[in-house]
Amino acid sequence: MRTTIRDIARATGVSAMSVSAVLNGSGSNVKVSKDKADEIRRVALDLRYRPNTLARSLRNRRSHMVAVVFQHFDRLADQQPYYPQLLNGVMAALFPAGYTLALCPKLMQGEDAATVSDGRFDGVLWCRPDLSEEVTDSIVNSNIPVVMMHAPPGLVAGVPSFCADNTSALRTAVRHLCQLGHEKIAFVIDPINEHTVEGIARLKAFRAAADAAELEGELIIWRRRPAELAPYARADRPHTAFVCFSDTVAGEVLAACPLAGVSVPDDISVIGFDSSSFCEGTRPRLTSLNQPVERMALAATTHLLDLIRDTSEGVAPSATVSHIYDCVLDIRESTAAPHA
Amino acid sequence: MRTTIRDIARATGVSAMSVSAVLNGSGSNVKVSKDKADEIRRVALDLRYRPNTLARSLRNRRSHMVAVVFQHFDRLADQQPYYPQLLNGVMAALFPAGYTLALCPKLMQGEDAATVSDGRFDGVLWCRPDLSEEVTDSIVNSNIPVVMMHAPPGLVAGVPSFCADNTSALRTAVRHLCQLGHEKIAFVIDPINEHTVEGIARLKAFRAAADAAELEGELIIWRRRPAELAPYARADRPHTAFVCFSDTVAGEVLAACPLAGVSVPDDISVIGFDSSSFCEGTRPRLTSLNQPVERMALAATTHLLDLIRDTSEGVAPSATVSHIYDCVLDIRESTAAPHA
DNA sequence: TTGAAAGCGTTACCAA
DNA sequence: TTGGTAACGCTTTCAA
Repeated sequence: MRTTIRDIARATGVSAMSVSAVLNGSGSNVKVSKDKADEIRRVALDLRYRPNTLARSLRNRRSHMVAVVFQHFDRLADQQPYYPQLLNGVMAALFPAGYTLALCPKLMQGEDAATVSDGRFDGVLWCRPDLSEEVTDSIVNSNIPVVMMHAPPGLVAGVPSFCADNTSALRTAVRHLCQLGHEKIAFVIDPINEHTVEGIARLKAFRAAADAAELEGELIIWRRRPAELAPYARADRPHTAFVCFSDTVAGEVLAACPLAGVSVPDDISVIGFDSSSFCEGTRPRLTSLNQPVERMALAATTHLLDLIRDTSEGVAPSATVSHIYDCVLDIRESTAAPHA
Repeated sequence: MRTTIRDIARATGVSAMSVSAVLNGSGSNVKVSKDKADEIRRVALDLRYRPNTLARSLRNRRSHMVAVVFQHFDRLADQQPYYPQLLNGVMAALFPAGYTLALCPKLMQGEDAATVSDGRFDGVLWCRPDLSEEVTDSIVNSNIPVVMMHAPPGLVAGVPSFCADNTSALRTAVRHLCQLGHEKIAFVIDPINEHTVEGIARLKAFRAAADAAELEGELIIWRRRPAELAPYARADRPHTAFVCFSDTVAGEVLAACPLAGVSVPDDISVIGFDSSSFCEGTRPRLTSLNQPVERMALAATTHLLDLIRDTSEGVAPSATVSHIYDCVLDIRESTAAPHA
């Protein structure tokens, strides 16, 4: 059987609360004499007493746990620096504060977003871009602070979001291609991200940027079939440049090109999104929009901890403020002037 | 205020336990009439009732949480597939079983390994190779199942370990170099891993393998100073091949070589450990010992869940069994016959 | 079929 | 300086 605070109380002939005050007591106004205190500590050590964090959390209404929720939990693909970067930022904020990071399957896979308020978490960092009506509902009605990443600011009322400035990012990318002399460009996205808020936002931003540059912006849904790239090997190719939703998509396209007889950047130019270290390892090295994922995650998590502290101290919640991050274009070798 | 089971009881005019039986009841032998049950469910929905998982865990002595502990939590370097692979394996076992994964700073950074038995976790997967006396003590005396990765089997009594067969792995590496004609070889390790059980085990295995091949096996502590590599550019270089503790160390060496005027594999051959996808991205591509990290993590975590189930069902713990994984050598471009 | 009561292990409040 | 009592929200046992 586990040793409890009462076992120690019995063994030392004092009350449970004296034990609590000595062993775990923080701001308790209870004073225990030095002698008794030492005796209590000695017995606790003897009996290998360990405070039960669960009981304490229940009592204090503070679990010191934060859940992080992202999509595709089932595959932190080792070629995708996104997740390690995200987790690095999160841990850098959480750990010094003594907070434990939780990855909960009910939140990651299911649709059961109401789990956010099941009492286990002091706060939640929501990084899933596939926001359904039901999910936003659960988040708005949760009884704990929630901070989002990647969601367009204001999408969920009262919930701060930390996200990239997609509009300016895609304008930068399109402008770069325009300056190189491209006229036929396309936005490439996978079937899953196509329906996420982030996917929709970037496509919209791409179209706006293409319009502004007076180019026709097409949409390509990338289904991982190299054959789809075959037309780009010919001289009358439908587009001469791809702006991809992510480095991952860009990487897949890059890998498929040789199979379809397409050469980058001679036949087509390719731009990724994230500018992760992955871009240095591809051949050719991938030009990409630099989204500072780690910095964003660190800031978002820090903000979440602030909100948690505020609510526990009864501080009135200040106005919801979102943070939008600029993305510069890291130009590498996958973009060049189009062939005549 | 949160809605509790009692609020619903009051609103529907039944007792708390009927509500519990209807909403969360699993194997309860309590029967509630259809009418009341429907009424209870309706009110629960109305009041946005969410069962408090913390309270339930405390009562049931089951938290459905497993902690994973590894070193260097503070840097899941994005060029190191080890952590993503590990986490993939862990999640693949945990999530279908409805288990939440926890990363706890007290376990990851500190020396406070007694935290394993603080009641929050049903089990712990211990992947930190820096095992002190105190840590093994806390693990042996914990009141929950613990499974280790990377620890030599039998090191901690009663705790199963899932680890690579370092002896045979390093024999394979040394044999490969021997066949290429190398005579002067060294084991390269960083100052941190030098003192971990895994570091010690691999060095020992390297020495044994070198002895068996009648080569002199040296030790090099890699402090990330390219200057240290300068001697290897000359004809009278002290060694002609490095076997590295990890892909990470090998990658750093590979990156430093050009700075010291050393060419791989012309001047020296380099072998890594893990054979992660990282090896495909280096120039030259890195020859490496393939440790199936993800498979190991999946198996270890599955075993941990089995142990948890056993203890909850009062099944007598069967004999502790460890699993040792073979590592094949993936030969790429960083090894070749030594220059005359 | 239903309810009352007793915990799980902790801490806060009030009285001594 | 101390101890008793009552929660936190849930589930299980026993009795009606």
